[in-house]
Amino acid sequence: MIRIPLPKVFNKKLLFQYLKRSPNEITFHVLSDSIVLKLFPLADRLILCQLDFIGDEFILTFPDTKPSPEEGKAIKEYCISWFDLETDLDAFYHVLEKDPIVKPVIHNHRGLRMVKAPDLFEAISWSIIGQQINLPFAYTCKKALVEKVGKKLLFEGITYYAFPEPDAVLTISDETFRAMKFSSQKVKYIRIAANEIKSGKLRKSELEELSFIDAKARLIELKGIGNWSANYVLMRCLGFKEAFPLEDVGLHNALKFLLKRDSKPSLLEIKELAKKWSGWEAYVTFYLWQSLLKD
DNA sequence: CTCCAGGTCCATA
DNA sequence: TATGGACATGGA
Repeated sequence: MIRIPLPKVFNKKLLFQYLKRSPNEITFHVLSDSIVLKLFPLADRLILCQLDFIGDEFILTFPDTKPSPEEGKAIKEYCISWFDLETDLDAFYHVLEKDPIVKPVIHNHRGLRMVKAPDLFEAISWSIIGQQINLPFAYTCKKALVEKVGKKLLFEGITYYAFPEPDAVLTISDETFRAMKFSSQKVKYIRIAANEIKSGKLRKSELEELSFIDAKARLIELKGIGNWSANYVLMRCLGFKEAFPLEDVGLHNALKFLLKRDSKPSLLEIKELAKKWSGWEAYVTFYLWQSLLKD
């Protein structure tokens, strides 16, 4: 059992609202309003982990295989990153006090922490899958991919899946990808990313060492990764708070609503609005996404 | 049927 | 530097 303290500013209800946003999410299972199950593919074995959010901490237990101390440490670190537990949200709220447009959303979602995708290949793949299609369809595509080549564990009648390694994705044929509704462009892009990561040319640890500008430039070198995808990965995987997926249609729709417009604001206009969010663009974007969810 | 989805690349001017 | 079309499919 591993115990992880939760920060003072933390909203469990909003976290679970986000976690439950798609019935087709397959890389973790929401069991109740305070329990999540996730399968971790560690060096040479799979470990199923149950996360119980209780009071001011959450507790990791392992219903199937017990992790070694090193494995436990890796899982703990993953979870701290997954729920972004180390960010000082008060600093964020202080900066956003100055923006009357977005402030109501920030206020309504107090304690919401960004849900991240700590695995680099998963984050990049998801950004590619999500390009230019609606979110439900994107989840359907991801589910097909993970069920096809993801690692899995059967426990008490339920199959748990982990997002596949680059190697596994590279075994998928064109025909199989087509059957999973991936466009040929996306197949090409995902294979490029898989090869970069597999070969060691692209590493999360190296990207984390770079400045925001350099990390973004490195990601955009990959075919299929444009400004939106690069910023998406910078915010959801690498934790850059200034990352800003300007072209994001969810962001546009949320702003359209907040501004009470009948059409979406222009990119130029959004850039102007975002000047008030300096340093916290990623968090504002995440809160605006959340504001689009229905209860 | 048409338009839009958590975009990106490439050709053209 | 800016704009238009292709890409694939699903849902409103």
